[in-house]
Amino acid sequence: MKKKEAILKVATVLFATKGFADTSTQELSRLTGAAEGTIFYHYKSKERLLLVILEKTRDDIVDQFGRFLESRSFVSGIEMIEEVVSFYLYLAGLMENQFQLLHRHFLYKFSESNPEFRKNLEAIYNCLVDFFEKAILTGQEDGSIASDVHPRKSALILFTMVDGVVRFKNDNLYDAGALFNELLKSSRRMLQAH
Amino acid sequence: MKKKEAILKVATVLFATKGFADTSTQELSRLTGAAEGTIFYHYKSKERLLLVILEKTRDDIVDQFGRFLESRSFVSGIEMIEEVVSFYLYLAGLMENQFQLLHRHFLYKFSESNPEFRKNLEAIYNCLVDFFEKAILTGQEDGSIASDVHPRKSALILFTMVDGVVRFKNDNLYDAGALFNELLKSSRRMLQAH
DNA sequence: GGCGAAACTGAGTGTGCGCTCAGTTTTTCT
DNA sequence: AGAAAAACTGAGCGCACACTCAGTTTCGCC
Repeated sequence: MKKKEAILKVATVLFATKGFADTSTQELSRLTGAAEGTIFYHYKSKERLLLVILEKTRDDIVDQFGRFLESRSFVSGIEMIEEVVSFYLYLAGLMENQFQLLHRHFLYKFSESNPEFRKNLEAIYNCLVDFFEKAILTGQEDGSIASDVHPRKSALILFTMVDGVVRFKNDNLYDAGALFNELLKSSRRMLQAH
Repeated sequence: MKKKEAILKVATVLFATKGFADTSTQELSRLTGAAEGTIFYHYKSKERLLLVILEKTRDDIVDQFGRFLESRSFVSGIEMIEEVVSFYLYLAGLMENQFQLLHRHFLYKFSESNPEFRKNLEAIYNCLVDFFEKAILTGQEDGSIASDVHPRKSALILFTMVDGVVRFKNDNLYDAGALFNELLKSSRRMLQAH
């Protein structure tokens, strides 16, 4: 079971950083010490290998966010927003390669023809956006978030804002740390009741 | 001069939608009616073709935003924010393929080894973020935007928020039109002075 | 019309790719 | 220990790729 895991691990990094088409099974073989045949013995094709990586990514993210929500209790909706945003950034650092992978266009190309890809991507995005929405709804109940905010749409916008900062970091365009405080302030201002 | 243009046009669409590695010069030849040799006669290599496309994209974006700013006058900074956001979404629709291209990771891969790519990408992002920043600074002068907002950092966050909505549309994840009003409301709330 | 330059052609070349398969080693279980 | 199953190997296959080049057509100008 050693080679199988090694292939998964190395492929995650390479697919995320170099891309799918630009990563050859030959390179994968060289870096893992497994023969090329071994890759195709465990995962039937390069595309199926990518699918298994995506499935694992979904499991990891759903699991991590689930445990985060269980372990915490929040004093108000607006505080919960801050904590969810912070946790998102923390997780994007912890699982850097997997978050990078989610930003790669080839996943969306495959999901056009392969419903397995789409299913997993939808599960991930629904999970993430749901947490933002849950926080907004909580805040609207306790009065800390403005009632004229559309919960789902604002959750999507908030999500894309936070995810954009992760992108800045991963693409080496801007230091995410330097934007952290301003991001929390912006989230708060965007949603807060007066 | 007919084939040269056709190659550029078709390559822009294919690189943006299918990706760089997944677009072959053979396919490019078939769709343009030009022989494969013609592609390499006009553009020395596939990579140089991509660079020329990026340069044209930079020119187009800088030109369009420049003319937008000249033709308009704004009653306040916060109004300017709304108009710049709206124009960004409008332009992303008008130049859909070029904006899609800017979201592709291979551009950032090339810019790691080829400074020409980086130069052009920086020019584009600086141009775009500068407009947001300019609007924020204007608003802070006329009092319509809160003074405790960091102009550059907030411009970056605003940019990534708007660009994220464009991504939703281009990746068919969510209808950008449905988010338009909420996006304007969010931008306003995020920056507005009280 | 003639001539040099620019545009264009497409068969050909070497290379690297994903993947197969017949065979070998390692593990598991009685 | 021995047999069956699982894991692993790597040479080899067919194919598609980016790119070349010697030759042909079209264009611009006097």
